[in-house]
Amino acid sequence: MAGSGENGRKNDPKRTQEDILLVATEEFATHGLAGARVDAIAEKTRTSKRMIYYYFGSKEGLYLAVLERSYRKIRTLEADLLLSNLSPEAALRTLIETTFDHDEANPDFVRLVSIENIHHAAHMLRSEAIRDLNVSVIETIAGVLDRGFSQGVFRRRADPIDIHMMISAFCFFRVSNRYTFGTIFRRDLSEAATMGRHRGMIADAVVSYLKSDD
Amino acid sequence: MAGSGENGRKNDPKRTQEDILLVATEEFATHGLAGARVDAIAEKTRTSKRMIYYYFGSKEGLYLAVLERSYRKIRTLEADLLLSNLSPEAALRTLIETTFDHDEANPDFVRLVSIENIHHAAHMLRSEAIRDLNVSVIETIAGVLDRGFSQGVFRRRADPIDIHMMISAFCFFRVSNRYTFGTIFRRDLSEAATMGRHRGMIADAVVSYLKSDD
DNA sequence: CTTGACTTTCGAACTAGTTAGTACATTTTA
DNA sequence: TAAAATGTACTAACTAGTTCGAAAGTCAAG
Repeated sequence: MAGSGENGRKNDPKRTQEDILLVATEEFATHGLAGARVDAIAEKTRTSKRMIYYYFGSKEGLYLAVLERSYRKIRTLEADLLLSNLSPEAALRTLIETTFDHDEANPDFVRLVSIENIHHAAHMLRSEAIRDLNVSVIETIAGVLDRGFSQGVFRRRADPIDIHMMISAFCFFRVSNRYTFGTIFRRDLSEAATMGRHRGMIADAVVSYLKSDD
Repeated sequence: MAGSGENGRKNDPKRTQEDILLVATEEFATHGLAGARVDAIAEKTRTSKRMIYYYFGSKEGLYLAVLERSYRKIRTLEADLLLSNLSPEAALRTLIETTFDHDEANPDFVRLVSIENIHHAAHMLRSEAIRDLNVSVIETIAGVLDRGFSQGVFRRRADPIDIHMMISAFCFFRVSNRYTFGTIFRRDLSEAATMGRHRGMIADAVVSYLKSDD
């Protein structure tokens, strides 16, 4: 019958695995770990369930691979932002906007993290790859804060991890809680105007917090 | 009707339902909608699975009842805070601290909301009870902002829903992302010292944001 | 180019355990 | 008596993971 034409099969293990991971990412992000169906993932793949178990061993193994891949992707994108030649305030704003844009562009990642939290980060704990991560962000923030403080732009001595949390919280929440928040307040958080306002808002808030002292 | 203190006979529908809801809340919060097991809930109850279906019809029905109950509980606790005789700044700080304490004290609620977001708030949409909620908070915030602005304490004209989101984001994130954040940064967000610092931090951030204008 | 060991892929039926939901009988209450 | 509440045992469907048996691609050495 149909479409796939000849059975011109090529062995491309990398592509097969990537294909599975891509489909699985969406499935897990949409349905959660328990809610996702291996059969459903297999069907949407260009390969079969057999292959999923061939490469990933189990549903949990697949989930963990999905999680690791998502984090690895960030680490790559979280490029060295060349903040050192910017003023402390400009550097901070750039950093914040980058976080904002990242979360906005990667709702699947945000949801995977939410799911992982529901499971008490149990899988993340087992993955060494993920644990030693994000440390670089903290060092970057620490540097910017120090610079700002010694220049007298920032009057408040703040903990870099706290600042990172404040930024993450805002950016993450907008995406993770988009649906309940949108339902209750009848406001579409993914709308361009709202998004732009929020993007500036979190930056203004953090900056004014660091500049103030009371 | 009446007294709960009676020599309760075996039939006590209210208590049975409440018992089921209590157990189910924890189970759903811990395992998610798909991950929760009706049999597991039944076992932890002083009644049986039969009763779950008798009162709630289905697993989803039970989940929805749990969700509604959680929201109703907040509305009750979210008492009129008597903010009108406080200065705008003090009123805002009180409001923020109340939100902070609420989320901190109700991790199950926070997780249910997270779960509901994973499901695109589909159940919440079907529940009229939940939708027309939280409007009062916005009105409260709007009042405080207006007062502060006209008194010249707040120099920035901000949208009350945006401000509510900023507060919610911070308070919610600390609880919802406690595990992944804690794992990555090796920091226990439920520790007393950290908690106290964050409690003041979000208040300072919002206040300084409203006082600034650049 | 050929050979042969090894890896990758296909597929589809099968199973063993689980799980949401039910039938039916029984007890309690009004 | 009727209606509401409860207990026990069941089932029909689902689902993660397997089994068996291939066939086709890859790669290095001869």
